[in-house]
Amino acid sequence: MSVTTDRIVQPLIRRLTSTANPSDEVIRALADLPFTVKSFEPGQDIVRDGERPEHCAAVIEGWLCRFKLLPDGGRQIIAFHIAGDMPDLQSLHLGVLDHSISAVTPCTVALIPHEALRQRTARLPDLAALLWRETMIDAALFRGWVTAMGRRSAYGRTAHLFCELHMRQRAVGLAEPRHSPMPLRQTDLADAMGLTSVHITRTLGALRKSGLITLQGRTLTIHDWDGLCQAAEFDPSYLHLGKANG
Amino acid sequence: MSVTTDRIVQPLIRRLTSTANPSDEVIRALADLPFTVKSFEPGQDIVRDGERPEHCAAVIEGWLCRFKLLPDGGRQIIAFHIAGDMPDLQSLHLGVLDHSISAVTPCTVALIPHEALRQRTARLPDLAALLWRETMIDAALFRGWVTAMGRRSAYGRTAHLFCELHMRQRAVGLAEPRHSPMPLRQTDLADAMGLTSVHITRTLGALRKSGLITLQGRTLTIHDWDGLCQAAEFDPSYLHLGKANG
DNA sequence: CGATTGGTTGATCGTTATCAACATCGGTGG
DNA sequence: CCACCGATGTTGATAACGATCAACCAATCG
Repeated sequence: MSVTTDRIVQPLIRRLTSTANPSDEVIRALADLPFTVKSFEPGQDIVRDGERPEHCAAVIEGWLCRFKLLPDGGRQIIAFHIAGDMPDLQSLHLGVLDHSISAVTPCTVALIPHEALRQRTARLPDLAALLWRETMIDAALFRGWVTAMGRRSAYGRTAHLFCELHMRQRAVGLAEPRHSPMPLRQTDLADAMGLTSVHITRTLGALRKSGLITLQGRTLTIHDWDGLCQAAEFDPSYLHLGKANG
Repeated sequence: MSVTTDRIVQPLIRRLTSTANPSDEVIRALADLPFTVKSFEPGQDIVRDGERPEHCAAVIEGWLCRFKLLPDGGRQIIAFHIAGDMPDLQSLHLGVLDHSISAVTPCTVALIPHEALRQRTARLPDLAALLWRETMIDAALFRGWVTAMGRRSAYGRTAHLFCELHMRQRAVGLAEPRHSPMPLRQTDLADAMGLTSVHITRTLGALRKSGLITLQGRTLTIHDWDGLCQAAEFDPSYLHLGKANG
C-alpha cells in the first residue's frame, strides 16, 4: 500500500474497523481497491437523483449530505456523511438513485468502480458481509431519523442530531470529547430536521440558553453532554458502534 | 421442494423475484433454507428492542410492524411488512436489535437460522447480493418515510403511505387494482405518521371528501389513483420494484 | 466600500395536539 | 334476544408549536 493510497484509503478502513473487526485479508482487499479521487465544492452535486452511477463514493475528507428534492422546491436532507462513509453504497445493487448527494463543505471522495466491488465481494464473502453491514447501519440511522421526526419536538430533535453527529465523529477520531466540527448552515439543519431556518435559530438559542451547547465558527461545543443526551432522549445503540457485532 | 415447504417459502420467493431476477441456483438455495414456522396474534411481539435473535423472520401471512418505543410511552412505527418481507434481516449482521417488531394482524412467519443464512450467503455470492439488495430497499423505504415526515402535511403524508402500501401489495399479488387490504387501526396509522389518532380521523375524512379513497372494513378502496398520487406527490421509484436493477 | 450570504428578532397565522364528550360496533353473558 | 362492555372511531373547543412574512443585523468577500 503506497503512501498515497494509504492516505486515501485510511479513512474508510478506520471507519470500518471502528464498527467491526475485519480480517487482515479483508483489509488488504479494501486497500487494494482501485479508485479515482475527485474533489467537490460546497453545494456541488456528487451524484443526482435518477442517475445510474458506475462507482461508489467513499468520503476521504469533508462533509456530504444526501437529500430528496420535492416538486415545490423543498429539500429533505436524509443523512450527513463524514470521512470514511460510503454514502452511495446502495447504487451497487439498486441501480437508479432515489436521491441526490452533494457536498456540504469542500470535500474529497474516492470513486470505486462497481465492477471492482462486485468482483471482490463475490470472491470474499467476509468483505461482502462487512459492506452489507454498512448498509444495515445506514438503514438504522434512517430509522433513528424517522423516529426523531415523528415523535420529537424541534428542541429534542435538534439535540438528537447533535448527539448523533458528535458520536459518529468521535468514533472515527474526528472530534474531541467536548467539541466537534459542525460545518452546517442553519438551512442545512432546517432541511435535515423538517423545520424552517427561522425556527432553527430559535431552537439553537433555546439549547444555548439551557446551557447544553453552543454552535459557532463551524464547531459545536458541548457544555453538558448528559443534559444534551437527556434532552434528546439519546440512546446510541442505534448507531451500532459496538464492535462485538452490536 | 415439498408441498408444505412450497407454501411456506413461496411468498418470499415471489417477493424476491418481483424486484430482482435471481438465478435458479439462488432460488433453489432459498427453497432449501431450513426454518421453523410460528404464528402470532395481533399486538404480540415477534422480537424486541435490545434482543439478539439467532434467526431472521420471513413473513408468510399477515401484517407486521416495526417500531421504536420512546421513554414517554410514545411509539413510532417505522415500517409495515407483508407476506414475503424479511423485517429483521438486519439482525444477521447487526446483532442487537434497535427496535421491536410485532404483529398487526394474526400472522405466520418462517424463522430462518442465522447460521444457515451465513453458510449459504458465503457459498453463493449471488444470494448474498440478492438479500443485501433487500436491505438496500429497506433503507430506501426509510428514506421515503423521512422525507414524508419532514416535508409533507398530514394530508399528503397519509396519501403517500396508502400509495406505498398499495403498490407494495400489488407487486406481490396481494391487492387488486383499486382495492387493497389495509388492516390498520387509526392508532397504527397515527403512530406511523407521527400524528395523533384524532388527526388521522380528520385526515381520512378529508381524503374521503376529496374523493380519493375510502377506508372501511379493513380494506382500502382507491377511487382516484392519479389524484391520490398527486396529493401524495408519489414517485414510486424509491420502492425499487423495477427488475432491471432499478 | 457595497454587495451578498447567513443569522436574528418580532408579529401573526395555520396546522396539529390536547382534552373531553359522545357514537358505533362486535362480542359476551344473562 | 337483549343489555352491557370494551375497543375503536368521531366531533367540537381550545391550546401549543412551528411556519410565514418582514425587517434588520453581522460577517465575509470582491
